[in-house]
Amino acid sequence: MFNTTSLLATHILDMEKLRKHIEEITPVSDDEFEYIKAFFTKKRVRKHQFLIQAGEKVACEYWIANGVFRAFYTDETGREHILQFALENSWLSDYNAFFHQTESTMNIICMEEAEVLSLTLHAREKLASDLHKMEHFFRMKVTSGYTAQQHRIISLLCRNPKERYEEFGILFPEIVRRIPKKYIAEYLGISRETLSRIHPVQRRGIPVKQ
Amino acid sequence: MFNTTSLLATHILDMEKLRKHIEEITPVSDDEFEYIKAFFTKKRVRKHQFLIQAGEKVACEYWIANGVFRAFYTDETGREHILQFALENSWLSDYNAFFHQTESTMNIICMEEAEVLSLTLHAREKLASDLHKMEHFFRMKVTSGYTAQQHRIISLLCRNPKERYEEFGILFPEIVRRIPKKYIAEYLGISRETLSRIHPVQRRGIPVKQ
DNA sequence: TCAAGGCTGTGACTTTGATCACACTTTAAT
DNA sequence: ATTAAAGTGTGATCAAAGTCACAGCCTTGA
Repeated sequence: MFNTTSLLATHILDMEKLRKHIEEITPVSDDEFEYIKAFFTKKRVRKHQFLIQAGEKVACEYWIANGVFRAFYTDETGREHILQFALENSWLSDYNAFFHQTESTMNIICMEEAEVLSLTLHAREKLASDLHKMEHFFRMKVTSGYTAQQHRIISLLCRNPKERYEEFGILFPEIVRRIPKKYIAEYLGISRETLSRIHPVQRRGIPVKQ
Repeated sequence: MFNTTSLLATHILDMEKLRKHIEEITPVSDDEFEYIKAFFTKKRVRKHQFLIQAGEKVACEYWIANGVFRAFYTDETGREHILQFALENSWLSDYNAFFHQTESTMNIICMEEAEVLSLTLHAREKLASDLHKMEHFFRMKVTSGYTAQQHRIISLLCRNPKERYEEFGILFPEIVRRIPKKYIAEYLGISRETLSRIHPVQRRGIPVKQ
């Protein structure tokens, strides 16, 4: 493994996947995509490895071809608070630090072996200014991030732990399946004990035993 | 008041202000601005008037030339939760409903007599697609909204009421001055009684009596 | 394959902030 | 100018969720 051939092969596959991802927003010609591709750099990340570490300059944002990450903030008392879980096809960085080219205040850690494509701020802004459609693409992406965060703020303001957990389960069933509950507690802003005491409403049929 | 001359006069002033606002992000030529202007419609809003009402279609977003608004969500139990205070030079709408052209889930109410410039979704997208620099402008705006919301999420996850209120006072002294505390409590996700029991740290010198 | 570490559940106790109640003050509207 | 409505402060009580402690289970990696 990790020989040139396989790396090249997955590289091509990832790039195709990125193209599909972009084309969910805007079509791109073959020539345009050849141009776009060149701005990205592939990176392989292993479990437990940091993608971004608090205190270090944030040079890139990342598009996840596959794998799982969590982005979290560590407060003064040492508690961790999760800002984002990122699965394949999502974008991720400490955007505040990235856009201002400053040191990260958050950590991003790989939770399942991953492949990502990285983009420097310079590359991103060049891409956006050279290709109007990429500017549009990035605008659409940040817009949906904005509305998703707004939703999360409403949830934090209006709902109790049980309601938040249930809503989370409906919105992100995949994450509930793949990620340890203690991290979900950190995302929802509740203690892992409280989350552990929330028991799902029993739906029709016999409980599933495996 | 409200005669043609004064309306026209303030209209011109507001448009000049909008131009300055846009030029904080990107320069625009006279011709370009003439083109941009035409997409906006001026609206005068009085205190207590709804700009957007839950359950109604959201046709526009608004740029505030002057005045103050609050955007809030009313939960099932009737409690109100504030999403945003908007002062002059800010943009505001129920963006989720606006982008999806659906009914609002939130209310936006005028708190101080205001003048706003409205933009339909169609106008906004046309502006963005006709002028690359306006696409850029909108991207920059939503990006800073995104990072601001991220900051608020961290604050809700990590900080207790006292810390949140103090941070709010540092970030938005203007709002603390102009807006009743009970609304600030609704923004911070705490009860007005708890907020009222938070007393500012006494800084050097004799307490100010007026 | 077995030891160590991470994850989860649950009981006992504590703390924080919500709620309720009421008085007082300021603001706005006629 | 006066009356109603909105906003604020504060005490008493309560409940929800946090914290601490510990036991049992899974993973995982040497």
